[in-house]
Amino acid sequence: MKRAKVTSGDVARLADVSQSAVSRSFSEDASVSAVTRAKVLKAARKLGYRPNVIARAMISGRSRLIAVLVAYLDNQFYPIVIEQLSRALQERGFHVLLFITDTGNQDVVVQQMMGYQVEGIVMASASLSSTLARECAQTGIPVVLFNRYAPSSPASSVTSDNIEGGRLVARYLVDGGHKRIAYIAGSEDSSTNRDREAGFYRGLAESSQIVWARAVGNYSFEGAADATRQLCSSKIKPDAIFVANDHMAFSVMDVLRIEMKLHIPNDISIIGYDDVPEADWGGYKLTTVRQPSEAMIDATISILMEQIQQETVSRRAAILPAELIVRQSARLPKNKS
Amino acid sequence: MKRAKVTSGDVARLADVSQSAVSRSFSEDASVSAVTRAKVLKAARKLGYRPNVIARAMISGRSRLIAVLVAYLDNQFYPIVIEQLSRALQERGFHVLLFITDTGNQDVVVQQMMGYQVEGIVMASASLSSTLARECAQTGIPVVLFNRYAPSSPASSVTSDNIEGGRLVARYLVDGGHKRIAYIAGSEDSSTNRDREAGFYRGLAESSQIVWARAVGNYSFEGAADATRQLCSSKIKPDAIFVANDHMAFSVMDVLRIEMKLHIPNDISIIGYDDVPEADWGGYKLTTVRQPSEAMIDATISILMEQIQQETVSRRAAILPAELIVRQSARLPKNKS
DNA sequence: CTGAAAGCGCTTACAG
DNA sequence: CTGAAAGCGCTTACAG
Repeated sequence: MKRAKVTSGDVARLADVSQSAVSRSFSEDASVSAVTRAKVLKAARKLGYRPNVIARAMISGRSRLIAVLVAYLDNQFYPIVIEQLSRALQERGFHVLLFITDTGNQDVVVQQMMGYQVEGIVMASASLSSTLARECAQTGIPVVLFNRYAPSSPASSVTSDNIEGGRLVARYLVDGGHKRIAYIAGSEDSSTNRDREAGFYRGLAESSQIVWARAVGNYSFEGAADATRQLCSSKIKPDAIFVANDHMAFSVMDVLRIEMKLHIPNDISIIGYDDVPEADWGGYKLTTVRQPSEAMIDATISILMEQIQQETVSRRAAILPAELIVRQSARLPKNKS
Repeated sequence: MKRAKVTSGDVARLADVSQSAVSRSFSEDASVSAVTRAKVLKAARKLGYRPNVIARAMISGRSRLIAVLVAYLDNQFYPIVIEQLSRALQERGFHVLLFITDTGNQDVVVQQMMGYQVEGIVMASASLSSTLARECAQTGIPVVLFNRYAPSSPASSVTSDNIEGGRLVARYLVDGGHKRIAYIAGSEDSSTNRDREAGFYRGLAESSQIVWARAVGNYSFEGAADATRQLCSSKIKPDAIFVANDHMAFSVMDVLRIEMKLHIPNDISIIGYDDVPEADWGGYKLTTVRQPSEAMIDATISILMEQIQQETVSRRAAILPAELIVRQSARLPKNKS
């Protein structure tokens, strides 16, 4: 079948009113009489008319589009964020324009976003280059870096308290009597990794311990497996590993249990970060630090909405409290046993 | 900072050419001299100009937007589909407008999509009402139902061969010597469930067996747990369960192992459907039927692209082959042991 | 190759 | 409350 668009002009003709009247009838707070509106709505229904949002966007300069950029969705944390974010945005009359991209060509992607006249940008992966961030700011488009930040950038950010989260883990592990505590890092250039690691080391230092070993998993499943093999290659192995996120922690647990025939937590304790749904699954029961995704979404929405309304952009940084969720992958603190 | 839009007029002034020339310089196959284009591009860069896609969409009638609708993202199958679909679409110059909605208000959502002048719709959840599907067809917007279908609808569909998949499972379980084979259904009104179940029963019948017990999990984690408890409430339990998707199968395995202290696959075999990444995780090693997500995406893209290009919509139904992936949650067929 | 002009489908002052 | 008209930022015949 061929395309057959019906416009406000068609409706106006059928309802015998002006095109302006049709437009007004579809706007909440426009001055139209009930009679006119009824006539218009009836005609519109008959013709299957629906205002063209694209045209509205052009004239009003409000696309009601929010761009969301993610690098990959295999870490369940992100799908959940996208779902919650979309719902929240939809409730407010906005819609999500989704971009998937590995770090690298994000400059191109941000250009595309701006081409679509998006009213806001959420970067849930890969920090924005500062040049780009500045350009967005100049154009008046609020940008929020989700689960990451860049101090020198004009972009806002929303994170959990990764430093405190890392510290919590260190204390819990020390309290559990662990002596050879290792760390498996995520991507070393990510702010989440930097902060979790820094907080972790600080927590260890507070009990006069230092990290016993360290390997890099780059936030990938395979990277984490390799890191685990590396940490456990010699006779004497760590008795606890803090893994920079849950996604890697599952891989670590698999290698430990299947390849090394180790028992968790008796032989070795594992703690992750994020608290994705799988962390609560029976196959893992992972002790982890919960990122308050709902609070993070709320903060994101409020930064976006505020700056869109005010038509000004400024840098804001929201840091939400993280919480240790105790399950069964790490030995309990001594005083509890 | 305040918004400061730069338009093709601004660029034209700086480059000392007409506004048309600017427009042409940004179009692949327009007739502009190299000199003019160079002047324009230089001026554009200087001003930070980027063509307004919204305006282009309006004039050309091509928004380059594809709406994707999903109900929820907790079943990993969907995030992966969204990721692959987005990448494929981006490569072709299209972008994804994401809608999350539970069944119910999808009519409103589809209206919104059409308001955005999307060029195609992918429904990866909840079948479209036939009224709505017809309306889309009339407007010339191709709709593809992803991982579901509706025979009476003008919408296209892309699925795996769920009937054959179900049959495969039945044969494997029968060959494994199971005698009390149960089924945990997904949503009973979904085409995937209907087909998997029908194929499963057919497969059993081919070996003169019938399903020993059946419960409904509604494709949810909790629903599956309840269904499992129900199936295993009496002394004599099933010796195999085919679970309508992986997401539920993980929950089933958890209940079986933790609550019932059963050993998988020695005491009971479990087979799922989808082959999401978690199925290969050490904590589950789930034997399952793989849905060929890439082939399904390819089919979706080609249906969409073809119909967008031809500006006609017709109903197409792609059914891709499913494959049994043998891991460790089900006893191997007898002849192998 | 180039520019002037029409027009995509709306919203929104501006008069009445 | 209502209609005529301007204009959002582009693309695209139409002449030259």
